[in-house]
Amino acid sequence: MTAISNKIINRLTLYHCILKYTVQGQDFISSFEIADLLNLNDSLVRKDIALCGVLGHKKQGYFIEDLKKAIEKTLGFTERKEVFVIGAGNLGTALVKYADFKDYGIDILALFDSDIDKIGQEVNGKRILALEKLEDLVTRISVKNIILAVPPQIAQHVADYAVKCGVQFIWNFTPTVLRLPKSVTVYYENIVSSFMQMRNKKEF
Amino acid sequence: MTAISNKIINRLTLYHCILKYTVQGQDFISSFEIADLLNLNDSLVRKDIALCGVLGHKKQGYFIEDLKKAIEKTLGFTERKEVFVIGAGNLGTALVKYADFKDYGIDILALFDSDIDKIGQEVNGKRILALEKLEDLVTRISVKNIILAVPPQIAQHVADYAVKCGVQFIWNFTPTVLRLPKSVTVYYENIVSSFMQMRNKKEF
DNA sequence: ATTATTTTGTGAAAAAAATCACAAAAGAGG
DNA sequence: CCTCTTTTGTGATTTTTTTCACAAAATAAT
Repeated sequence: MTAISNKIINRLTLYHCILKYTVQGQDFISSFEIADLLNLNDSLVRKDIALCGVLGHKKQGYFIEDLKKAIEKTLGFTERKEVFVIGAGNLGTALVKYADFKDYGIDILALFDSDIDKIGQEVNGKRILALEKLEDLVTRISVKNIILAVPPQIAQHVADYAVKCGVQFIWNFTPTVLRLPKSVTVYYENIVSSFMQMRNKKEF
Repeated sequence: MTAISNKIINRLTLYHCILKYTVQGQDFISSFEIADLLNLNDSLVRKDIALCGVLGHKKQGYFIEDLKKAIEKTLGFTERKEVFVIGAGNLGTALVKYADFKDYGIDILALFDSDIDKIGQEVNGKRILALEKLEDLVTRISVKNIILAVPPQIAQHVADYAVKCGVQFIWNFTPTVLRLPKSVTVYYENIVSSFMQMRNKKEF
């Protein structure tokens, strides 16, 4: 069985969005319909779906409920993953308020910030804690994943501190590349890059 | 000359982040250093850079200032692109407040919302306008690009309306796939998908 | 009941992307 | 000035991803 690459994960997530919102009211969906909505090749869609272990029905397509569940299982939507958000600015609070995260198993436990005025406040029911408390919490409740949403100028500094506290995974929403030990995994959420991709096509 | 694919754009944007923040204080950078920071193959980095028309210096690497400018030129950072944001909720306002956008040529002119309480307010100096005004503004100032940041349940409906108003490009931040005429280009900003990618590797 | 059509599932082929490998250039050190 | 080392730039190769093509199955229509 072929391993699931990032490209496939990305497409499966989009298929899931189609099943969840776009095709409400119908029971079956064909690979052609998915391919058409996303401008993909239909046999690529079938191969992606095959990876989820779902069999289609000739002349009808795939049963939507089954396919949806299979994608959720394949991608692990139901496994809960706990994270802290570092930085309670606009982006940090927007992420905490982003309702859909919990549908996908992303469980934000708390925010951290070093701004005295923000500490103690709540965002969407989650407490904003002092950054100095990070080490204690990482150790105590064993959450080693953070979303980094601080200003780019201090991103490296804060990341260094987080790693010192025991953080292992950083989902980096700042437009920076971090210099960290190889044992730490960083995922770059590059909003600007997708804008660049967008602009490069057609005459945006 | 090879065309610049999305993957290359993505990497070039990350190289730019390195040049902007990570390697402050040094004049030159080698392909090995960039590759090491991003866990890439060094000759891949050199090929990407070659696409920007920059020549390195044997035994020294690339002159950072030149490389930075060349990436900016290649990706078009300096071309200003005007967009409207539809949806003045958490995500919409966070995007409007996202200071770095303007460094990359993303110029948000206004927000639109249908919530009577929000209309007339300002976010980061940008007015929140009534959604009904979209058609008038699209026509009058000829901005055909929108960032869609509404709740997923109404995304299709709002997108249909935007297209009716003359919108041609949609940067879709909602976790939905839109059913729209082929003449309209939709870019999916799939935050959840990158989380899925992240989770799938290692034991996140 | 037969035929036409649709749609899956998947090997084979093509295209795209990444890695390998190495000559050539140029600075560093003696 | 000569040698050693580093680093570029790029063809050749490999790997990965996508597309093509089509048999097989199943429904719908007549």
